[in-house]
Amino acid sequence: MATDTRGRMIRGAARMVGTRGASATSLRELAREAGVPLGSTYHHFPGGKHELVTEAVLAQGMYVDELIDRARTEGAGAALAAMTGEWRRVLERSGFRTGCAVLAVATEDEPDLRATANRVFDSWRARLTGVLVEHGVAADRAPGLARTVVAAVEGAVALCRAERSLAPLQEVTVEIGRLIDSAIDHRRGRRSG
Amino acid sequence: MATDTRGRMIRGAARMVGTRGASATSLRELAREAGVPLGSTYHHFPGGKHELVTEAVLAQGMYVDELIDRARTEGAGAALAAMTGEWRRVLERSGFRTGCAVLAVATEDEPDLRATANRVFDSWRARLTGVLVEHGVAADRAPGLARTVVAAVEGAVALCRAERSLAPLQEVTVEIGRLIDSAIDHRRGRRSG
DNA sequence: GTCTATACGAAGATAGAC
DNA sequence: GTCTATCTTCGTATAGAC
Repeated sequence: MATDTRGRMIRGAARMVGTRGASATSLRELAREAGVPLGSTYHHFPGGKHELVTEAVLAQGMYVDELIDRARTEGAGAALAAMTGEWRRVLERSGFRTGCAVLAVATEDEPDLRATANRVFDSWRARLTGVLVEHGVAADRAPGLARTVVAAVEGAVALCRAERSLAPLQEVTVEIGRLIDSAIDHRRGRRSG
Repeated sequence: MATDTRGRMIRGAARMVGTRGASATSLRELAREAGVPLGSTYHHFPGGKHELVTEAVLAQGMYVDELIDRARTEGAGAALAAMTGEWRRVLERSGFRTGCAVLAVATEDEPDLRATANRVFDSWRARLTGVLVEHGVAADRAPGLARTVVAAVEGAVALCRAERSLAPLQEVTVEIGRLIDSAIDHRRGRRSG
């Protein structure tokens, strides 16, 4: 089915872009991996590679959005764990070769893809901000703290790939968890005292 | 002079790799920017593009190493500020187009370059660990906290590029600064109580 | 709609003239 | 030692047969 082919290509592109970056990923390889002839990719994605990579970045964004939403009621720590747990799975399954496709396009120099990455990061940040506020972080601190969470997690995934170890992600989870806890405690302290 | 040409090419490569990533940066462009004919680059760098990019990543690593060393006695916050201040300058001067060449090669899939990025990250982490311990962070916590600093700063630079704003770096500086302070306070609290 | 064949440009690398 | 010209491979994209 055409729709299935499209989805397969998008998922494959998210993985390959997260592994090699967008510019180092060829449409030929993407097509071959999905079992689609090169020429047919332009039927499914008239905009070519640009359109496919954009869809892949947005798909990765929406997937993490959903993970955050599902952990929302459990607490701020659960939202953090949802993100780090997902990246842990991706890293382990790929032997530390695959990371985040959003970070990959954010570190290249393609204006449209950069803007797409920005929308995804901002979506994560907005969701995390909501979770933090719901669980007691001051409204004026939550956006900055949420952005710090996104930055630290993305950086940790890159460090895990560099050293082929989960240690950075685990340590960042612990330290950023402490930071979130202290932001909540600080507010509670204010309320009660 | 040959040595000067080599240095010019390395500095140019660090900037271009930090802007576009290693795979999207061509040796032709690197040569043209340094005013060197393509064929001559193989005289200065017999290992070709691979050697030039490796040198560029190591140069960026050593430069930040020195920034950390110089801020060492001033305190842990000064070491953090030295890193974030440098990235702020790079981002501003390039109109948010240029980031960290080390992160760029860490997010691609070239085993040798990945290993080089790992050595650089680990050098930063080791130096930061020393600074943290010197200023009162517990020895068993400092390495993980130092890695969190590296991850958060690298992630923040990527976020700044994505949203074309210094806000992520500024907010990360504030929040990670708080985390470092609390790690120091916690130790002092233990000592005195 | 699906796929083969190909156009056209740019990449890394090298040979060899000067 | 420096640089021009070129080899080979691979990239995106498309034309057009089925």
